[in-house]
Amino acid sequence: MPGADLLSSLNSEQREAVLHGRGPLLVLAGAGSGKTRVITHRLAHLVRSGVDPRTITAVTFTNKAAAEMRERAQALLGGAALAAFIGTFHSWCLRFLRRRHREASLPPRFAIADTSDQLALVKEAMAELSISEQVLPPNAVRGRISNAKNALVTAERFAAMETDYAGERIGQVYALYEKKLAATGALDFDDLIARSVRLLASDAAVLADERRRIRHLLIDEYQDTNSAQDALVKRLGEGADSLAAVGDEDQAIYRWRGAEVEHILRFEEDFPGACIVALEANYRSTARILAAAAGLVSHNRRRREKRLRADRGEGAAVRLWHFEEDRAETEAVAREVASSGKAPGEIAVLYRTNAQSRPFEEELVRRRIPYVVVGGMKFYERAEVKDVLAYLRLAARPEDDLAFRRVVNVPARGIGAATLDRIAAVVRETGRSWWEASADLSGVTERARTALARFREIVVDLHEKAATWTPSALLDHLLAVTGYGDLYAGSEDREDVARRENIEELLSSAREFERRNAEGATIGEYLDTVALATDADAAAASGGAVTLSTLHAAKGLEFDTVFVVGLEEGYLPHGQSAEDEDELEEERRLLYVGMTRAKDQLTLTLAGRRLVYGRVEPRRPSRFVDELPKNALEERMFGRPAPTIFAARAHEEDPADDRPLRRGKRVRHPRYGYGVILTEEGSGDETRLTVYFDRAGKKKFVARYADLTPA
DNA sequence: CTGCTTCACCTTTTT
DNA sequence: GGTGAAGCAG
Repeated sequence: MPGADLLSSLNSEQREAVLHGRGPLLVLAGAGSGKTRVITHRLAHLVRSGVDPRTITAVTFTNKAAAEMRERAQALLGGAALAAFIGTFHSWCLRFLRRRHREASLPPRFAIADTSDQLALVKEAMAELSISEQVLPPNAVRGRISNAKNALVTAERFAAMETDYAGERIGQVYALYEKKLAATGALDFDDLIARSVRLLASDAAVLADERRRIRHLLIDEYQDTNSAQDALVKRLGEGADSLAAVGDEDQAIYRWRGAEVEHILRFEEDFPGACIVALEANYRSTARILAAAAGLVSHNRRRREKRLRADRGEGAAVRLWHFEEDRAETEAVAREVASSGKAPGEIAVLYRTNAQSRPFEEELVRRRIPYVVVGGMKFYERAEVKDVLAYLRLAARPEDDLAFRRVVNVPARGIGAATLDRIAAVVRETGRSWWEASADLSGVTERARTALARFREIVVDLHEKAATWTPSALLDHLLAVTGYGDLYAGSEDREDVARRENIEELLSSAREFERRNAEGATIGEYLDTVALATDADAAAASGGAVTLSTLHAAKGLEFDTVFVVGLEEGYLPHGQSAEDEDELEEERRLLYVGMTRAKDQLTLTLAGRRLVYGRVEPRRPSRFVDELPKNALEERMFGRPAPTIFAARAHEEDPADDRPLRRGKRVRHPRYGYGVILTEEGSGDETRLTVYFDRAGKKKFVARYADLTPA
């Protein structure tokens, strides 16, 4: 049995957390303080002291974190670790709801709607309600609905709470969206959590049963829980022998997704008598990196005062590199990567937005340096992958409307808009699924009817085979019979080649799934895994490659050498987050997370000019640069320093600026009514203003011609 | 009905 | 710069 002595490798605080007995425990785990180590060792310790592993549930936020935890628990415990549940919030909820679909009044094989499915339904609902996409951007509406669900606010309550014009309309969309989602027999990501909470709250027998199953609960990244997840933890945790929550409010970076730091700050009140353990020894970064990061985050107000001790000596200064323009930044970073003498796998380039990866990718390709991009366009979001999976979903359940509509005419088989409108009308009248409505359709051409019949034959065939075939065999088969396999065949087009490769990749991922789950490799299980698998496991391949990642996706990783690039206003803080104090604190934490990924060498870079949306724009250094303690830094200018006009910091409001039409001011427009100025672009006669109107949404004007008056 | 074109709008971050 | 929606010729 591996890991004979579990405790000898731990410091005294870590040991206390691992040995904690009954009741609630909060572990405040600073960056690099051995958080995962504590969770996995605690899990191992519980099993060693006689706890049945099946009664242990460990929950994380990402698949990546869950996979790592499973791996490390296995290293300590061997196969016994596999009996414990180790997975994400969403995967726990999905299993729970599948098991309890009857009590939750859900169809037995309900589908999962991803973000793009949600968006499609929102657009559809808005069209039916005659709400213009100009006035309310569908994606923003989607976000509002998602936030509401994460706060356990139903459509009815939303309508009661939101009484302004936009809120009212969003409430209507929310209600219709819910109706549509229910009609297709699907749940969205947020429903997985919210419906689980609702079921546990309303059904005492189910709750009692779950509490019997879960004796010990471990929650990772507690600072990132949203209200629904927090409610779930409370429901389950209150009945358990022990509840261990691990987190660090300085690394809370998911506020925009409904997470609230309050949950961790309030833990002792919610769980009276909770034991609190602070892990303050940092084993990852050298002292100067840590000092720079700590100095930055100390500007935040909503946090617990804490002191991280560096365990690894002084180390090198944090480098701050100023460039005239982005090209120079990209080249310098790539050059440094090439000449550092470090293995590519020990190096990461981190940035705020996915779009920033491109120039670095190009430069690394040019220099033939291997790299992996974490996140970005996700494998399972690619159109061809979703198409093929939609066929698989139809095979499992032909009544899956979302899947039906996605592929009914892919590849094109003569079922066009007119025919689909006809089916939609029948669906609306009868309340049946698209599959049922398409069975005997009247009022369409003979051609369309034949095409539809042909499509239905395919689905019937797939459905028959779905009960007994393996996922990969059925995928293979459906590629042949649907004609999808030939869609991109024989083309030399780069896009088409990539599509073929992605489909190939999907097939091998299905085979891999079957290999790992020899027993339960059903189509349903495969679809569940895939529905929640959003990253394409870039980490696995990163052994010999430079990691390119967003700051968000870098959480939990560490590298010898880290570059955080684009330290400019607009990126850090992001333009959308510079107004609100809470959002600003989150941006600061985001940079903190990035900086604390570095073990030995940290380099921060910024440029005075940058290509944004294909236009060269002047950039100003991030306000966070000023907050870094100077004695931990080593600054360097490449080329001429930025002109002084750009050096003025964005956040210093100019007291001489008494113009009535500047950012943040309220204005009135004769046609659109009252609103607030969001952004100013250009200057003088060229100044363009973006105004958000209370009733009409976002509009852009040339200031000189717009009939705007201060309000 | 299909496939090609042009044209807005876009992107913060993810299960 | 890239993508999805809309418009138009076969």
